[in-house]
Amino acid sequence: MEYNFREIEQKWQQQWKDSNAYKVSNESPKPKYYVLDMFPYPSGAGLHVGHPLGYIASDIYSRYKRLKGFNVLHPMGFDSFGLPAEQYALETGQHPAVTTEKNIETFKAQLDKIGFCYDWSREVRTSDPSYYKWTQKIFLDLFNSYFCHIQQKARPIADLIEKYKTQGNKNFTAAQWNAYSKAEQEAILMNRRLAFSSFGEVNWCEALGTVLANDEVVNGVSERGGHPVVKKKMRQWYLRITAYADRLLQGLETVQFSEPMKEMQRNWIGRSEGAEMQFAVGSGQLAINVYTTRPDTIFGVDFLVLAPEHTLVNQITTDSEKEKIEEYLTYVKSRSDRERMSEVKQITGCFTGAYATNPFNGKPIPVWIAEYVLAGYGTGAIMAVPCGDQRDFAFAKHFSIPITNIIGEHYNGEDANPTKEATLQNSDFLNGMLMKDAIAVAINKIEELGIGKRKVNYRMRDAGFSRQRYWGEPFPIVWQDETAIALAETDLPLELPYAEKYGPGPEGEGPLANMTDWVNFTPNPSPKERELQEPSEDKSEDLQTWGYMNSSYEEWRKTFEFAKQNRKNLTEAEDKIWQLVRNRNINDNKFRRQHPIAGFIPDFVCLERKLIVEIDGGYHDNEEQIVYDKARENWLKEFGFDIIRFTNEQVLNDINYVKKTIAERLEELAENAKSAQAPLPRRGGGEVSLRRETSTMPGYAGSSWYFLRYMDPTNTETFCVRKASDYWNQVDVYVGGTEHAVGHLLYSRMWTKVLYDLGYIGFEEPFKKLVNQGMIQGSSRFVYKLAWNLLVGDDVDSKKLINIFISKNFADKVNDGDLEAIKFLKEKAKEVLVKMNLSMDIFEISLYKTRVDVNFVNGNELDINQFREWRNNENYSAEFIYESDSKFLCEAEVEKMSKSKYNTVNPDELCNKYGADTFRMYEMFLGPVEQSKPWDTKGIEGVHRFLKKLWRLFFADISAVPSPVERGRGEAKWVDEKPTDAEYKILHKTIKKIEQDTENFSYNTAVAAFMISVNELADAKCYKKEILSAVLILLSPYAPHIAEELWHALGNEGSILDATYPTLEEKYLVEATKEYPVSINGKMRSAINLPTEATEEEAKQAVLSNEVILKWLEGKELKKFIFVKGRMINVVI
RNA sequence: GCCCCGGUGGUGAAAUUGGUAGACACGCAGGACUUAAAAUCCUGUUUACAGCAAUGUAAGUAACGGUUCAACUCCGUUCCGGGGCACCA
Repeated sequence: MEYNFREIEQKWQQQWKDSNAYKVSNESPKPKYYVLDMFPYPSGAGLHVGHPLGYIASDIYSRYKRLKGFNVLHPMGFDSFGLPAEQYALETGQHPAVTTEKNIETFKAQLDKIGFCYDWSREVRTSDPSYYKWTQKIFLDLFNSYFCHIQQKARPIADLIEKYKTQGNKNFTAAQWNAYSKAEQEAILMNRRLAFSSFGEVNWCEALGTVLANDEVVNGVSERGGHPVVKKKMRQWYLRITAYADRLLQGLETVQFSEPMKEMQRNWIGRSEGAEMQFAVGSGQLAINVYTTRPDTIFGVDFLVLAPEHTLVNQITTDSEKEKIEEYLTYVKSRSDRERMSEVKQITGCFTGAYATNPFNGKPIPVWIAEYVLAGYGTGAIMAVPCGDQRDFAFAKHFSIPITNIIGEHYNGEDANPTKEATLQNSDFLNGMLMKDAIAVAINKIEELGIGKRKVNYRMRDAGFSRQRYWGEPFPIVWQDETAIALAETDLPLELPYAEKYGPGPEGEGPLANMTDWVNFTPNPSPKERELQEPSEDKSEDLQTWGYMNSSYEEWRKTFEFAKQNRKNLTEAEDKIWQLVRNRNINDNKFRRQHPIAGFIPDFVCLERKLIVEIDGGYHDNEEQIVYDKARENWLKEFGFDIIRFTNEQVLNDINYVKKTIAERLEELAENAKSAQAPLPRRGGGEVSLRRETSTMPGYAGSSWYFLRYMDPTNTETFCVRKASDYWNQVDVYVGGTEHAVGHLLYSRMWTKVLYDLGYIGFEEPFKKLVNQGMIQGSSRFVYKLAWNLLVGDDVDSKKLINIFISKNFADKVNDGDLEAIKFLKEKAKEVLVKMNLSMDIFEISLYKTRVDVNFVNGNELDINQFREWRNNENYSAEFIYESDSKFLCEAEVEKMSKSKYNTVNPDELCNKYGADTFRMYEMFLGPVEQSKPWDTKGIEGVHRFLKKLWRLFFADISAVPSPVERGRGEAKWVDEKPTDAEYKILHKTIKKIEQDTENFSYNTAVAAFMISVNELADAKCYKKEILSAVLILLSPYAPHIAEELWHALGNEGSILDATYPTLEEKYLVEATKEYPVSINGKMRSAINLPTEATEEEAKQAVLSNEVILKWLEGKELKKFIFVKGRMINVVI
């Protein structure tokens, strides 16, 4: 029997699928374990070998934990909103929803091929309305919350409003607050909301009419097209992540992230302590507020620098400098933040003509602007101390600004010295103090003088949360002039409207702005909006305002609350009716669902025909409900509404009857004069102009909370029921790349903290442990093609490629100017010339480097035949110049893996060729999970050989059996005998190593351990069932298919997925002796065998009687004898 | 520029975290089986020098310097590669 991996893998994948082997329950007596991968963006290029690296690692861990007796949650989903799909839509006109769906199908098929143990019933897709409904809902929670500085947590904004109403705050009294207009109040509240709107700068490209990402801007122009890009202020949404800065820092102490990862987050948050202080400018009406972490250097301030965007720039610039400043501002506008910070060689800046005054010694200080000061950090203004700060120093030198030395000999005039250890000089009251001690003294003085205060500052800025794009979550926000109004939760999901065109909207708005029907929206007067509007004393106005209400506000409120309490989520029957009537399905009559009328919320209503359709759920049997229903019916009838009631059973059993009834009644009503149209909800453009928010949420919105949705993926009442999140709790192991170190990980940590504060979940950190997988880079291959310049008459023709390819080493010679090689190629080229019947001469030959598909290359050797056939036989008739050993070699370079570089390797092909088990183990064998490395397929044979060798422990190798008769029988090799101690030792050594390595995610060494183990078992000719079964269990997380197959071949019951992990028994591993390496002066010279329990004295005696050592000791004196028990011996002479 | 990571044979890498540098593989070379190929198995494989050989000596973990009985591992400086730097995901 042969190792037929294709058959085996297909069989078990099907079987696992059919038996729901990977389905996980939220209820189990076992302890829980949550293993999560960072979900992929389903790109059009499909899965490449880089994706599975982390997935395989987490899959192995999940399977391992399952064997160890845990109830393991291991889900997968798709981060399916994003720019590439939109870009693709722009180019091809295909709707992102369509391409995304297609890509996801491809991804899933590819993932399944590798045999992952995902519970697909829990799949999430961020672009699915049933998912982003909850992203929007959480956004509303953020919008409706503020950060309470006293409790250091998020609280409902209603609490703050209540406080303002009754107590006011330090800026206004309660009476003042209450007198503010709605818009004024909202503007104030906006300063506290966790999701808030404000103006911010974006990269604006006029020519493309769109906003660009930083990496789409290169040297001040757009990457595509090279059009100029400038900064533009736009209304943007933000998340107030800075409010959580301290808690995000503290939280790092409670999680198991790698130290560098924590360091990166700390640096990103960039907490610093210092002081903010004012420098009066000119005659003293204006003051520049600077932030500094080094107030001790205040007497070394030689100039101030403002960010070019600083609001004071215009006001302080003197007339004589106006022109230069304007010029400089134009220049800066074209520069990205990154460029501004990175180019250190190029020092730019401009003097404003203004002078500020040093508040301590009255010294006038010139005020400059320069691009190296960023508006977004601190106050956007710095005090420059050239003797202590390198950038200030370079600036001072460049513009010949005199430098004050306050640190004496610590400053050498050549470089700045940022020390805190120097003793201050030229520093008035700080003279003689150590700088680090002077910091506090200076701050105290600043506060005492009232010119500033102690201040904690963060480098981190509030997170920009809007994108001028189409393919993202729409904001559940409408604008009434400058006031943002949140939609009601009942209006969610606010679905992304279908787009025909994806181009940018006017004024840099997103594509949604082009959909005027959608943008100028009809306010379904939601209860939420009603709540926002205070009722007036004048009841007649109420009538107008509320449209359908003729009772008092209080009465409306009461009935509304009751209705709200009784409102249920869509039942099956309701859904059936909704599908029946929606979209003007019945004779073009528009129905609305749960549209409030006079405080009541009927199930379905057609306002144009004044027809209400109700379903009687079980709760209608309730006595109180019956009374309520009656009252409601009477009331609504008074308004001229007609009501049809169906029972649940009617709807579920006879939908045709329901349809017929509704259709008939509608027809009757159409003829009936009395059923004049009910007032429709107000439209925009009238008295109240409402406009939807047209930007969408960024990619990280959906990914900030997806780990919660997996716990309770189909819940329609809430994003994740508390019971589920309490059970699964934190993600125990989160696997993903370092490229998300600061973005995604910080955002999801913040969201988790907010949800915790608001009481939705019971834990504050989403990820208990983080494992970083390295990046698999592409290893691109290049070939050299010959090119010539011909002489046409006396002129040199332009360079043309000819169909001759040159192997790498030969090409290197040519490039190094090897005359022989060049001559050889010239001859070759002449032959071609002759063949082409050209009478011209060759002026010059050269080599042209071009990409080849890495899949045609084994190591560096090109498969000529595949290459010839590539791209429609493009190189079919090409000639090849080989190496001396008749191989054709390619040049290699490491780059990012990408389709356009022809360096992607598709896992499907490898799975087809070698099987998923081989592929899984090979990816792990490649190196440590967390290490980045270029992909290389060439070692995969070795792993495949290992699995075949494993197979031969179970079945005889038929190729070794000469006669067909013998092949037919006796293939199985295993025996049911008691293993020897030596065999147990092999097993338990393996158990120990595999368990350790699996726990530590050291999978490359685990694979090596399996190889060693199988080699040893083969050498020992051990075919004992007991040993083999245990090895299979150990192996099953790594190579599940072959393990399951052989597990059953051995006759074991049940799936190996649920087998019991073998227990390590140390007794088999005990050694009687240990071979100690003996070094002399740290260099290994010999080895001696000692009993494991040997003491230092015994060791010394043994060493001193060792021949080799004695030879080394000859004539020398033993200075020291070092004995590390169980490790080594070192003799110092 | 700033923050983080990495650099070990021809190649991917290993090294119990300061204790025998190169496990396990790939590749290569030689051999066995075979008419042959594939498959499989065996032997060798850091470099230099010496030796028929077992082996020995020296050097060696990007470069230089330091700490230590002992450094791939810790510290300092430099070089090179990768990731991130807020609208790629």
